[in-house]
Amino acid sequence: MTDEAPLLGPHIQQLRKRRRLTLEQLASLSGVSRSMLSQIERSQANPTFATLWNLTKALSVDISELVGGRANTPPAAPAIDVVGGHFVPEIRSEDGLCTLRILSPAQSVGRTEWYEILLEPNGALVSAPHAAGAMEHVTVIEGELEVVSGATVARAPAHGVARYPADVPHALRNLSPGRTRAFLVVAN
Amino acid sequence: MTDEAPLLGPHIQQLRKRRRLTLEQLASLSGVSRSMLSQIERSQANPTFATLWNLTKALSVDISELVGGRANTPPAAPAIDVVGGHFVPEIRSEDGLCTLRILSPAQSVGRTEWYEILLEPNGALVSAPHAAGAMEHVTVIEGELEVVSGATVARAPAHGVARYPADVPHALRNLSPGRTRAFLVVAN
DNA sequence: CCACAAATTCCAATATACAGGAATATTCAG
DNA sequence: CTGAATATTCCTGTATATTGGAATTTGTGG
Repeated sequence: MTDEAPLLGPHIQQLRKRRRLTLEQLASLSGVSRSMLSQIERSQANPTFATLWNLTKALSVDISELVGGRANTPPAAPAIDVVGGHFVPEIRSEDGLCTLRILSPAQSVGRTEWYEILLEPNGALVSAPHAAGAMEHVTVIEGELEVVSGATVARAPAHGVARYPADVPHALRNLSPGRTRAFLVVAN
Repeated sequence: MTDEAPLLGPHIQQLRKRRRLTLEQLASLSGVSRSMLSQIERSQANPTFATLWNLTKALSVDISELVGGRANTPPAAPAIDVVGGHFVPEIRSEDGLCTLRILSPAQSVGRTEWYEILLEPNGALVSAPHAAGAMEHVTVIEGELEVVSGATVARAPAHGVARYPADVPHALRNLSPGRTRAFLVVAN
């Protein structure tokens, strides 16, 4: 088996710098020496699994993500793409009590997506299970929500955040006498 | 960081036997010695990443599956995690004109993260470049924003969405005479 | 049961992972 | 610009990952 293992070093260094950590700080967090970290980042050493594991914990990254080595997706033109409020795509429920404004770009479909949800009194957003492992994170901008995930029910207050598995039947219901507005992130 | 790395040995042996391979055969397929394989399976050695990589290739298994990150039954508790508004972590600028509320969970650090931004009049959020390819998506809940990305400047109106590269110096400034409130998604 | 082949583990030598101190490079403030 | 502080790399010694041959264990057929 002559398949070359992917280079971890550059990615580890990127993660470290993004978190504004020095080698010393990461060494302290991970229990791996500064020297070793430096060698790993420059691909001058081949870390053992235990060392790698400690690094993933300290950097809060999955080992598969580390191995996957984010491809440097070249960004498009350095432009700012602005969409006015009335051009943001909306989905409205048949009873008109629930409006979904799609905030994430088209290319986000199937990955992390985000929406603004507007629920009139008695309005609800009821969803079938998403893919295995999917999680939803809802932030209440105004009003109050009842959150249903599988057989579990909870209340999310104004300005609060709720996180729940979305790979089971789930729903958001307006508990407020007025309109409830929330920000929903769907992470797959 | 004293978190024990998961035991790989028993799982590797299970995979080998399931494929009806002897240590000799797997050694031949993977380029790892019989002795080493034996030691790894009995958790008597801590393999380097390169060795582990060769093993995953020979056994046709993802490293994450081997680690057992997701292969096992997911956490059974389909709990809804609710955080009240006053428990959401906040970062405030020194001048007090900008507040960042961290909405995404801790494990999202380094991946897609999301925040609520509160800018008082004349308040601004100024950021150094993130990793290559990083994009930001801001949705204006109320007020109005000036968006700066590199040398490009644009206005994001109320209820509008702006998307821009965040791998260059970038900033958000409040253009409203009152408070501006927005959601920011940082996608890496 | 025994004999033999196959499979696994033990053993010792070599290469390298790894740590911590020292040297060097980089950054920052005046 | 300079000097000091900080961050990273170099260096060396120790521990262990790794190999291939030898010894031991296991499995199978007669």
